[in-house]
Amino acid sequence: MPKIKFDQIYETLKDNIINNRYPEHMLPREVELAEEFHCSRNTIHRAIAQLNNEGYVQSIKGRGTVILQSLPIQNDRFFLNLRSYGSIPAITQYHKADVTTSVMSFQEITVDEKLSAVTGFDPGTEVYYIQRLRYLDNKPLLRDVNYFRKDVVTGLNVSIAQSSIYDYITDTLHKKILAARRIVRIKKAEEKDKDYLSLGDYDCVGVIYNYVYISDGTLFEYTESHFVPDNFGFSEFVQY
Amino acid sequence: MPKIKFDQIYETLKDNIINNRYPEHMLPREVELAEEFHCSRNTIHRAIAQLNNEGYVQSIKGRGTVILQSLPIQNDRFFLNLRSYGSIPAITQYHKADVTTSVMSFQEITVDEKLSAVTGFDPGTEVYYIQRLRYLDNKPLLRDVNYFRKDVVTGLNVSIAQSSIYDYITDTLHKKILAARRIVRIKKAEEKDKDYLSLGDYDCVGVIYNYVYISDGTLFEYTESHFVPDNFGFSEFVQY
DNA sequence: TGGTATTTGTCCGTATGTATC
DNA sequence: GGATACATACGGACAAATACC
Repeated sequence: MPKIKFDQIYETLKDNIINNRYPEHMLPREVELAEEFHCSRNTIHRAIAQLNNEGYVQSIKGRGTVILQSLPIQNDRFFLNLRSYGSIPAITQYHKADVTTSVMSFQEITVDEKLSAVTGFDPGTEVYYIQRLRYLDNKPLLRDVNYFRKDVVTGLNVSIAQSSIYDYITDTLHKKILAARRIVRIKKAEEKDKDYLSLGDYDCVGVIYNYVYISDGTLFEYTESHFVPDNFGFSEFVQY
Repeated sequence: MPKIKFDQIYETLKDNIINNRYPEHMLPREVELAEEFHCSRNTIHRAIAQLNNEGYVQSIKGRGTVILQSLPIQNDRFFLNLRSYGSIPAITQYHKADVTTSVMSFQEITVDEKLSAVTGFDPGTEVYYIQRLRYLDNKPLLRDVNYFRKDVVTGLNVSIAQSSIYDYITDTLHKKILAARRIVRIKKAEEKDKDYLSLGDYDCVGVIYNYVYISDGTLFEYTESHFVPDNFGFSEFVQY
């Protein structure tokens, strides 16, 4: 697995930062690093840009690159970065836990004006409308409401919905997912949330709205994932 | 205000995309754009990388750069991108609304072990501990709990806390804010949330945890901003 | 206050690698 | 396999912000 050069350098620098190998809380100059890693300054610059994006350092013109103090870690829940969390299975894999799925409803419907305004699909589009419950170690974690374009995710059925729709799309249909936009909001729990999620004494749920693009740039999935407030947090890094 | 080249190109391309001037839903090739804008392919590549980051397009090796279908807009609340929202005043300015602040409590305390685990300040650090209520057009919007290092934000007082602490830091103390990390969670409303925010029949609040860095890379502020669920949403873009 | 060295930011031109069709 | 188009990398140049004398 020959990694890309700037990515190797990025990893090395990150490791050095985490293990406190720069006691001055500054990275060496870019020209110095370029010599050390036997590459151009340009490449070093890209690696450091990555460290900037992820909040490890902050570069300042004329001064150098400052290493940022690390934060207290909060491990009592899933801390997602919306930009990089990938899929639910990926999360659970990371946390060494098992996820199971039960399909509560599976229908084929046509998008009307009202649904169009919510999902972004044009009115008249044929979609699969699926409701599922995702369990983590046998405890309810998410209530998913999915809408998939029928002309993209052709041949979807309950059995596939029970295992992994994404595996079906990529491995069987050989289609590629391009990108997604996610929005998080807090909402009053619906009846179904109360019925199926273990809300305890919460009367709210978190909702992740997921808009997903297939390789030609068309929207093919709209999903709402309702979750118990306790289970998730969302983190981001900002530069001034 | 002479903008930098790749940023100008980025803006132009974004405008073209939004106004649907590429009917094939593809950007022109990078070499073509380089000719059109009289610059190197390198610069075009950077501008397009920016469009990728913000979710307007997705570049695919060997194929080109796909324009992504736009999403339905949701305008009933503040839709924040955690990475770019800046400060509360900045939000309100954008929404053409007035923000006022009332200081509920102003103390000087020393960080103990327990508070250290929450804030990231070392035990023994002297901090200002401030509770404030932020109103938008005279309706309660946020309940802020701030901790500022005394040795960084020297000479803070109630009067400053009532106007703008950030103006004080930058304009009076001439210090620069480097970066911040933000985490969003949902929590059960505390008594003070119920007392001061207009929660209606919600029993939950959203909380933004804010860790802020000053120019030498040290953490100098920890803030919790409690908000009414209705008021906010958080959006992010993801690439595969 | 002003000038100079330092350091990152931006950009160019070119070359090579690699995925797609 | 060949053509196309984006991805990565190099080395050099100048701009702009900062620090220091």
